[in-house]
Amino acid sequence: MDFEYADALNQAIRLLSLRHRARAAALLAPLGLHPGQEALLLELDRTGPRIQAQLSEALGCEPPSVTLMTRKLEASGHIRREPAPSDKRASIVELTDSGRALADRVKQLWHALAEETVAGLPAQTVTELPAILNAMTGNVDTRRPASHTAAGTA
Amino acid sequence: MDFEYADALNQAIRLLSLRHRARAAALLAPLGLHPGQEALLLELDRTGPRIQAQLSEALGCEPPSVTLMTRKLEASGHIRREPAPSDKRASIVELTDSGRALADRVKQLWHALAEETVAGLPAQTVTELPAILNAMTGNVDTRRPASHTAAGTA
DNA sequence: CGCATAATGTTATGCGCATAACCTTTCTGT
DNA sequence: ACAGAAAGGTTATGCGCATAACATTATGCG
Repeated sequence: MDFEYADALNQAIRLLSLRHRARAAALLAPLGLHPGQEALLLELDRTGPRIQAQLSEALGCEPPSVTLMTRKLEASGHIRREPAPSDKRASIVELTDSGRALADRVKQLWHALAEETVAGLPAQTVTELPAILNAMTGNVDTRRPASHTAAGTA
Repeated sequence: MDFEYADALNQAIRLLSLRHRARAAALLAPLGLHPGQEALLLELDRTGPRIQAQLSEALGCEPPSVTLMTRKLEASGHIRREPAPSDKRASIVELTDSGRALADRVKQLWHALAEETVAGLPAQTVTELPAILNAMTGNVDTRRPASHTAAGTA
């Protein structure tokens, strides 16, 4: 691998991050959401009530980030936090009715965003994309250190 | 396309962004750099002195971000800013000797990061990856609205 | 020319995410 | 049973990135 390729790849990942996030921000803004918050809503919608540690794990961000996100979503009435009965340290986070309605709207936007993102790509590429991206994520994941099925050279 | 795929794709992009950036941060930290700054150094290394507007364009971030990045890299002695002779508004940014040396070290890290990222992926996938990622970036790019070769449905 | 408009850059402010330090509660090992 | 370690959560702080508002300089058109 030459440097030119390496640079192109890293740059491409960086730019995709910026643009995809910016596009998501534009789509979410009318709902009063900032990018990142949608992931929390979708996670709660998928799995039901979770404690913050589980959210931190699922969203792939650190506990302090979850604290702030939940606080803001609670302030806007989309989620509710109540103390866990069996563990006085933990707090259970769940969607409110407003939050559930919002999650539905987010799902539509998310669908549109995904289609927009892969527009014009070959069908097979589109099919394989999530696995490819997840493999790359696993390769550079410092939280779950190296748990890929097909380990490489480097 | 069903929602499950859309969610998987968006989530995969989001997670790859977080992890790739985190890994980059870990690699750059010993050099005293934060992620994002390396892009500026590499751009200057590639193309020579640029004014900030050009950097903003090349890095894909907004002018205020460039202002802060250049200020910090100037404070650490890696770049130099001098007024443009032909345009009193613009300031020309260029690498110092220290900056050039740092850029060389960044290049090595960048190479290692790219190899680490695509480890275990099929060779053909690796070859096509940059183009795929760039196509997706173009699809969601709100700055350069829709300039892809193979236009899609959406 | 002179004036409206565009371009360059800066400051102020806000959000997401990170780490570090801290408190409280739970678990574990002896 | 109790001390130490581990886990859950919060606060404080810092960086990258964004937008909005602004000052300065260039430019294009009458």
